Amino acid sequence: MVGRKPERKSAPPTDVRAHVLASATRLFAARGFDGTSLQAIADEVGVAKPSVLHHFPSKEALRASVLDNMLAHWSEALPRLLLAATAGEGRFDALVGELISFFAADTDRAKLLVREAMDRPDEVRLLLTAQVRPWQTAISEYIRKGQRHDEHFADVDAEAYVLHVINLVIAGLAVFDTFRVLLPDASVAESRARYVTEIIRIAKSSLFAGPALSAEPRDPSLEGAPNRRNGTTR
Amino acid sequence: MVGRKPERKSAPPTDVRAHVLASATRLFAARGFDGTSLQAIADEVGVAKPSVLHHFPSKEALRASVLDNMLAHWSEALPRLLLAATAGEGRFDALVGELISFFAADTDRAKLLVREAMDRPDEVRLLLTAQVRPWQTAISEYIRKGQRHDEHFADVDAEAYVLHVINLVIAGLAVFDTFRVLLPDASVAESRARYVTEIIRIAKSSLFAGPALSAEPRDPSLEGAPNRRNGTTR
DNA sequence: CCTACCGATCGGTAGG
DNA sequence: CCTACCGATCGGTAGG
Repeated sequence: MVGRKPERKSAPPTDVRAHVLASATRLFAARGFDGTSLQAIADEVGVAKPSVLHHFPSKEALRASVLDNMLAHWSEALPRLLLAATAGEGRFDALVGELISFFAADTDRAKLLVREAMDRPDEVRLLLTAQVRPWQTAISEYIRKGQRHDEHFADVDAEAYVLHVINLVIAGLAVFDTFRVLLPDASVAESRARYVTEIIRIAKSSLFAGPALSAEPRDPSLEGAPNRRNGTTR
Repeated sequence: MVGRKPERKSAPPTDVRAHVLASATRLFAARGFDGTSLQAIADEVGVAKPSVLHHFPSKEALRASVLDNMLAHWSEALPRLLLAATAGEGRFDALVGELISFFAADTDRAKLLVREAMDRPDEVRLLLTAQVRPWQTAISEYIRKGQRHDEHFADVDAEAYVLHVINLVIAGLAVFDTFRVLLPDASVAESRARYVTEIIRIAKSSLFAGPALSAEPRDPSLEGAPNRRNGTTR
């Protein structure tokens, strides 16, 4: 009945498609797919609803594009991750660190993945099998090699371990905005630093056998790595 | 326009309120609050939509009741958990084991909590502060005591550690139905056993210092506990 | 990129 | 517990 206000946004009036994609990503992550109307997206971008459907044939297509877009960013980050995984000493730290960096850079990525896992299990199962399983297998074999050399705990279930580390990072960052009330530091950045540092510590100390970590530091050269031990006793 | 089929269900025709609550719990967990219509709930129960709204004044009230109902079950499980936490040797195993039991008994509980954390951060923040923070504080103090006796790693961030264990259990079980494709065991029960056993192992071995776990078992009496080490080398 | 509009479905109400 | 119905909003289309 009532006409919608044109309401120009601060962003350039061109590039509507990219703007729609960005708004949809934010809103799907925050409220979920079913909790987000095309009208809400159109309002944020500052266009009429049919304009959204000009760039994406349907709401379902928009959802697929949002996911594709995130996976494209992941492919972009892959080379850095591969490089980290092959570096000498701090391989493990660097690998987990890169994983965390990707999802910490934009927690919408983590939220979208967790929502998809719950809303569209079949779709995500296919995605996991195609995109994650090769990594899981490779890392698991690396872990078993370490187990034969007594570097890793003998009772680690390699495949399950990899899953739980992935879950720690992704689900952990997906709910961080909510859970951070239980880490009431001075700044959000500070509590997030604590949060991710502890993820890395848990992942590492539940894998590496050898001398107790608190007794003798394994390698002083790791101190400069993005994830340092700082013995928080609070 | 068209009339809805009455379509009796196998469950007794009385007890409609409980039936609505059960259906709503299942559907909210599986499809989310916004993805579930009152009509879908009514259809499952086998009543007309207004009958649902006779038992619950609004959809929002139904959501609150679903959450309340779950928290009531939690309160029911608390005594067993408290008992486990004060038992002698296997305290830690028993505590984490009870936490897992509660959410493994019905993964809808985990899914609902994860969905609420993402959909209603403010509400869940209040819930965390009131219901979880006291536990987090108590367990953190216990951990710091252990740290002073060199039983626990010195670099554990107690508060963050507790959060991550909670996240491992709850988010882990919330996405298990989807993630289990990456643990392709003979039966679902088998892969879930592997999955939760590894959660307990990660939680434990990232906390307890002392002799390497794979070297000398801490206490043979733990073997009978619901969570046993079985050195999965696959 | 817009206005104008479609049928379907949403949560909820009236009234019995 | 039902039928009948409400206004609002949903995703999507027509047509320019």
